[in-house]
Amino acid sequence: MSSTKERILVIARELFARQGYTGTTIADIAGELGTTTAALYYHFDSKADILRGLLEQPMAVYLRILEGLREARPAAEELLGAFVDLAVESRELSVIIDRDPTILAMIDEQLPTSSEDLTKEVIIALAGPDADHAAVVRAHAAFGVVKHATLAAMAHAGPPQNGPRDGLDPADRVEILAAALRALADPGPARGQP
Amino acid sequence: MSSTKERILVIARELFARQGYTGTTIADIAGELGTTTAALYYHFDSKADILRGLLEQPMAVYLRILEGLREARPAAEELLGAFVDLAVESRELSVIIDRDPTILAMIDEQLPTSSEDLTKEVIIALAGPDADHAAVVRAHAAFGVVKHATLAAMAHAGPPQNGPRDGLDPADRVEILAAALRALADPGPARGQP
DNA sequence: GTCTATACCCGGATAGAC
DNA sequence: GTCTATCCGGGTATAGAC
Repeated sequence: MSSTKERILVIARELFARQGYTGTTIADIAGELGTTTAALYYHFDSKADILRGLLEQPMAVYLRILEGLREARPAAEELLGAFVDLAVESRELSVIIDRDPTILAMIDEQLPTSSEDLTKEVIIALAGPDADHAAVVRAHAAFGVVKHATLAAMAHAGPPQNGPRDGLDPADRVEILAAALRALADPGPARGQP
Repeated sequence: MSSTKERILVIARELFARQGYTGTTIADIAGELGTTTAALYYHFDSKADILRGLLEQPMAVYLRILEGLREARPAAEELLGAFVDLAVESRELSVIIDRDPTILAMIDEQLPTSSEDLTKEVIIALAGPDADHAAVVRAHAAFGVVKHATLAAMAHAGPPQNGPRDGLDPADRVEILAAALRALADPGPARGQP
């Protein structure tokens, strides 16, 4: 069940999350695996190839969310919820992906559209097509809530020996989603000076 | 006014923001500067030394915010506003600092307290000392709004040739702060089922 | 204050035996 | 499928002349 290839992926995910992609060496992975670096190259063509193996799944999920967004125009709550779940599923990866330029470039390189444009699509979906600048800012705010708070909530609940409970507490999910929606909400014109 | 040392810092800040710290080589900086790598070492002892020079100011600001937080217990709005301003002042740096483990380690290494503990202090200040778990999650949400939306708002307004206007649109600052406060607000018990 | 030249190391990757 | 041995490139940093 746990082929060597899968063990490598597990180890790499952990190390990448802890030390970053560039900060992790093939030797680190091999050491953790209990072999030499040469053995790794039997299973993967390159270091980047390992990263690709790690990114495959979450990237597919992400693209599927985008797709559904073009067809169905889901409600903001649904869309934000999908991103919370994505962040949960691939939480170690979120940490790496987010702002490592090396990885961003790699992703862009094997993506139909630039990741920047994809993000823009999400923002537009959240803010609405006829959104003014302020609405766009609020959409980014809501997105920020989802990304940041989800990781934070898991960091609190996860690491300690809470047994098999590993993901996000459902109550936290509700809390995060509510906060994101409040951030997104248009407060309307200033109250008191009509 | 623009000594070579200062020019190096400007160049480094730009390149670090664009390519990351580890992704930028001394040769990159020297090339942009118009000299050889050896010349750099007349002005700085090491690559890390350049980063330190860049981090000095914003780190001092950050620590000062923390200090004021221990003495005065500022309102959430004031505290969040201070972080918006910090993000604006050091926006290129925020991108690097945030999730490059190399840099996080370097910062921790020359900080009185671990940066993790410092963040915890901020969260407690936002959530209140008697906060329950949900309030902590909301505090992280508000923090996420500030960090994410501020960078996003500047990315929109900055790069195009908007002339000398370089920072954050005051209207955006208001919008971001309001969104963060909404995210932070306790919605109270569910409405409708008393 | 900047140059040329170079030392040195480390990380990714390969060759070929077992 | 893993080993030993090794290559190669690139990146930091230094020595010493100018």
